[in-house]
Amino acid sequence: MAYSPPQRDEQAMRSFVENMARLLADWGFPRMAGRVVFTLMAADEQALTAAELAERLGVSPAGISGAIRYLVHLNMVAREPVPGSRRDRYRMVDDSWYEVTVAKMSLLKTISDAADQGVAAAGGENTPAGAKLAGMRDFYAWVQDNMPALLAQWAAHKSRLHHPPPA
Amino acid sequence: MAYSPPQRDEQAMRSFVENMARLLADWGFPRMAGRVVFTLMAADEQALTAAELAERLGVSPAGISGAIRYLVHLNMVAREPVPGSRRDRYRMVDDSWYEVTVAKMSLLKTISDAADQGVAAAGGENTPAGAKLAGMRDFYAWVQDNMPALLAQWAAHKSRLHHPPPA
DNA sequence: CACTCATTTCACAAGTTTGTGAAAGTACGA
DNA sequence: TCGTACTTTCACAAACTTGTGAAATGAGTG
Repeated sequence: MAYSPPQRDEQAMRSFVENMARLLADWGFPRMAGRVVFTLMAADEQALTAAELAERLGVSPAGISGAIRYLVHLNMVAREPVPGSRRDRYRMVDDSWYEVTVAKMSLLKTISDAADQGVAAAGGENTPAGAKLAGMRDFYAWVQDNMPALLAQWAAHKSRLHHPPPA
Repeated sequence: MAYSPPQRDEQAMRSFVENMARLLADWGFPRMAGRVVFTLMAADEQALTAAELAERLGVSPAGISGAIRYLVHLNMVAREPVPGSRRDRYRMVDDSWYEVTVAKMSLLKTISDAADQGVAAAGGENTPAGAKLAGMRDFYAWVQDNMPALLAQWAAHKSRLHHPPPA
């Protein structure tokens, strides 16, 4: 049996990109933005031009343009002007997964705040409706408050992997 | 200045329900299901019939039916047959917010697994693309692994409020 | 100064989601 | 067994999303 080195499987990559785009769509991402993100993630190059993205995905440059605008706005993708060329190149922002996740978590705060307005509308926590809504509010407020500590642990965990403590 | 007791504000409640339904829609809930959930949460009664839901929301009974089916399937709402009547009543399942949030978090595992497939398609962690995808996979796997502990803390926190330890 | 080519903008077509009205289904009460 | 009242199912209409082609924009280059 011959040794077979790890090798890039373009076809698997295509369906991977498509799968991920669908998952991200559940998180509220526009479909095309998801595709662009994972084409960048899946590229061995560190940055790609809009034309390269369009070609690899087999979609029109128009779609890429809109997706890029969205992603740059979210600070997930950085635009890198190439000196001496009209092509810009685009690359994933470092730690953007971390950031996006944190941002998504902040939705919990929004929910908690909205629930609090419901408590007020219900006439306070002593009404049956108010009590139910207050329970919901407290849960999400608590999760939101404790999430930063969890993510800080991740940062610690990661740096421990890179800089193991002396035995 | 006269004392004014807390009082239910129906108009504020209506916009609260609509707001929340929109927020839940971002989490992938069908719009109508969100409305039903918050109409139940906002009710001083513990359970409502389909007809009551339709009337309070000013929507057709048909819409309620579909939403209820969805919510019962998700185990967020329980169907309570009323003896001696053909009306069923529907109530929120206790702790369903907690459960729904846990379920949503399991999406992180899905993402992590998908990322791992991307690593394979890229030809392993030693390729540039594979390394990027592996970083993403590890982050979501870690968050997923540590989430249960966080939510367990909530359970502890809540029971502490209800049964304060002796001084 | 005009030419070239990557990118962006715009209007539209195709596909999907969402809520309704009408009709069928179901179980109680007389 | 029939009538009544609630609920569910179904097919469709309206609204929204998404991606495309074609034209406009803008930055280098001869």
